[in-house]
Amino acid sequence: MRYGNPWIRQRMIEEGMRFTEARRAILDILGKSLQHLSAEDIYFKVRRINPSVGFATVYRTLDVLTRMGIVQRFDFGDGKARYELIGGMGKEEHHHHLVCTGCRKIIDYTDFIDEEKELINKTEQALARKYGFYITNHITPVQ
Amino acid sequence: MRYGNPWIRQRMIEEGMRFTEARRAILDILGKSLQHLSAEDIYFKVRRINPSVGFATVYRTLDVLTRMGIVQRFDFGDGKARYELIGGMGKEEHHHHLVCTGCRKIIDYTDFIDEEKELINKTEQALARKYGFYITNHITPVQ
DNA sequence: ATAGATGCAAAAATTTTGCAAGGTG
DNA sequence: CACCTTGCAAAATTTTTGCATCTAT
Repeated sequence: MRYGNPWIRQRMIEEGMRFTEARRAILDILGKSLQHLSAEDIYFKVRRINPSVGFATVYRTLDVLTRMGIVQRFDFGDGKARYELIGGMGKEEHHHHLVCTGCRKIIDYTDFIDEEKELINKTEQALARKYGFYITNHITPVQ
Repeated sequence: MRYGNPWIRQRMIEEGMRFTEARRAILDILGKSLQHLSAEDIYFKVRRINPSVGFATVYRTLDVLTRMGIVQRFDFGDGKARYELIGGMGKEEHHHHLVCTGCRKIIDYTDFIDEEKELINKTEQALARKYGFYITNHITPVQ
């Protein structure tokens, strides 16, 4: 069940990028993960697949994927960023994070998600009109 | 209009802490600021008031104030944390941030805030019941 | 007087960058 | 084969820490 996602591969190639082994491995890892992984987490996981991959490649790949809108980067306030495949984790595409300030445990939740989506949509439209922003994403960690 | 806020001072003393010059100066700065300041921003501003204050004190003070629930820490995704006095800036207590991914400009907004507050309250109550979390804060930057 | 706070500089931790070498389309 | 990507190590950034000294209560 590798993430050799042909759609992502195609998009990268169309944009003049290369779908390398390192990138495929990182997408695999993100696709299979049930957690919100830090760059370090991903680095150690990739190394089990391909021990020659370096830290810089992990960061550069995450940056590329984030810019492409395939990966979402989060800051939960502990000094290191976490990454998550958008629409990944076999869950609903839209969810939030509940972060325990004591133990840093993170719970994804989707309670009242429909009501929220409706409100968010209304808000985003209003903001786009009012401030000229095109909304690409939003985050609501509770911390 | 210094922020020698007697209420905060009293709370600190009650909790066995000291309301030092550095802490008062940092509260002043946060209280007067219309922006979301980084530790570095605050450091340079404090230095204009009291040139002997060091970086470590700024970080330690922000940490204390954050733990006390007086200051809110944000990560907007550019690698450095920003700090904001809760209920400060002469604005409504509850607001959100619109962050431009291009230029990093931040706009505070409160559109649909009443509807949102209602939904948030309902959600928080449900989450608290369901997961046993006591909700202390939430953040919704659009990034 | 005394526990808490500070300043300084060093250390830690995370992320970025330069460049020669390698791999992909 | 051209050009994007990688690995490595060094550098840059932000934040934390140790410890002697200072200071608010």
